Amino acid sequence: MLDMKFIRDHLDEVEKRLATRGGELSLAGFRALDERRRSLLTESERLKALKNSASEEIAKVKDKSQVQDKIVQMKEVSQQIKVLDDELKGVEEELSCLLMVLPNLPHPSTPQGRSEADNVVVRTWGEPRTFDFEPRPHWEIGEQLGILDFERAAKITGARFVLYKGAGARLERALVNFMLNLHTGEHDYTEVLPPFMVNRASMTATGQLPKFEEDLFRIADPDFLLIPTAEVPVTNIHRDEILKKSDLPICYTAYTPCFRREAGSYGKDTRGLIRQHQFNKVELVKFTHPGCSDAELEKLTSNAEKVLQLLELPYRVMALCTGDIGFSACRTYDLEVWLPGQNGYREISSCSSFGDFQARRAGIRFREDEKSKPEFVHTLNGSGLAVGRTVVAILENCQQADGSVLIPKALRPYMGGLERIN
RNA sequence: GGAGAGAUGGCCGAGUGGCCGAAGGCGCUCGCCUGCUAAGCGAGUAUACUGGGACAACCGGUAUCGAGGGUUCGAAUCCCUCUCUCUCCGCCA
Repeated sequence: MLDMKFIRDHLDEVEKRLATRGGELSLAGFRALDERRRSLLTESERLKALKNSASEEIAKVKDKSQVQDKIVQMKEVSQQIKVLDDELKGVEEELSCLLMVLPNLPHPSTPQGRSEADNVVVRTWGEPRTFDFEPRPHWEIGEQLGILDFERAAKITGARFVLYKGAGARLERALVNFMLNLHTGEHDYTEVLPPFMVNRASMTATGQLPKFEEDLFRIADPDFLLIPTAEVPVTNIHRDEILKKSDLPICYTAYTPCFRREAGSYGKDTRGLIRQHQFNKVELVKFTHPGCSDAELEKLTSNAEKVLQLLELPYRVMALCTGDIGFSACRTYDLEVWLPGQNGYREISSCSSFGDFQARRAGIRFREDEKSKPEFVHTLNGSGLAVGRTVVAILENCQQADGSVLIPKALRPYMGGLERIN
């Protein structure tokens, strides 16, 4: 959520900066609504002050019959207040609806652009391997090795689900452990294991609601939603809290499954593990001082990169452009891993800074000094990494001519010493 | 699922219609005192919105005692609904 006062004072600038994201967007109506709100508020509060002072006088008088006309008068005032407050409530609801669907302002460092095609390569790491045979896509490798079973998963549940078996299941689990150990052991994150379903307040705080409900799976009876990323429960750990400045930055890492409807992606990535309704992810989340978020984003990104480096998987880092960053983000680096089966780079991690956008929605604050007013922290998060896609990368990059897959050295201790899946 | 109890400021805890943004204690901050430490003394210690002011200090108003509604001139206090927590029983990984 953007700061209402900031919008009020910089209406044109806000409109212009939001326009760089593309799409239709108008702040017409905001100003009128905002002014209406304040005039209603002023009048309502004036009457409340009147009522309060009159009530005080009435309280002092023993014989209420002496103040009977005042009581009658105040009854009338109460009615007026009620009318004003009803309208005010409506106006505030409209205003808040408007505010809640407004995306974050892009960071000045975010490259201008309209789409994915305008993203900027920041750096690349590793050399894509050259094959002396035609590299196969991971689903072929996985099915042939008997470690991925899409057909049975479709029977059990439906399309876009997978059943891991044997070394495949072990590989997934090994990756989770490997990543968590790395981030807790080397990168100083605190491990958390949050709920996998959350309430609406949590989804709203991080920005999934109200705008993107169609992307989420919902539980019918208690009105809970399945998390599309650990970002949601983990960021909400500190919702409505004032954090100690000396505790910042607070860094959490969490393994969770993620659930996504993938509405509107029919026909995209229909085969394989790339786009599933349920996938595992190890997430990195930070709460930082506003002055540190830029540096912390670099650090967080490098923490995610470290996973790929240790697994010896070639990748590149992309700076997403204004047209491609997410709703809540002000800047984002995507990590794209090389996939021989697709002969291209594919997103395996997305590392974003949200500035104070989520913190304002979630009410996460800190105090600069003992006496100063609370300010919003900055929140950041990134995948470290998407586990299913990491399996894809390993299967495709480490495949051998005979159909077997060499397990990256760093992972072997987590695989009970297994060197090769065949 | 059944029966009961409860939700007050950073924490504990008082408060059953007005003088309560809220006693008291703890904690914390600043100052004083004490030749270390401990104790003691004094002052301060919520947030949001809003008006004024230099969108500074500061001054004023309003709201907030789990959430929402109601009764009343007036609600932390009375009524209704909801949420959450706890205890006991049942069930269960």
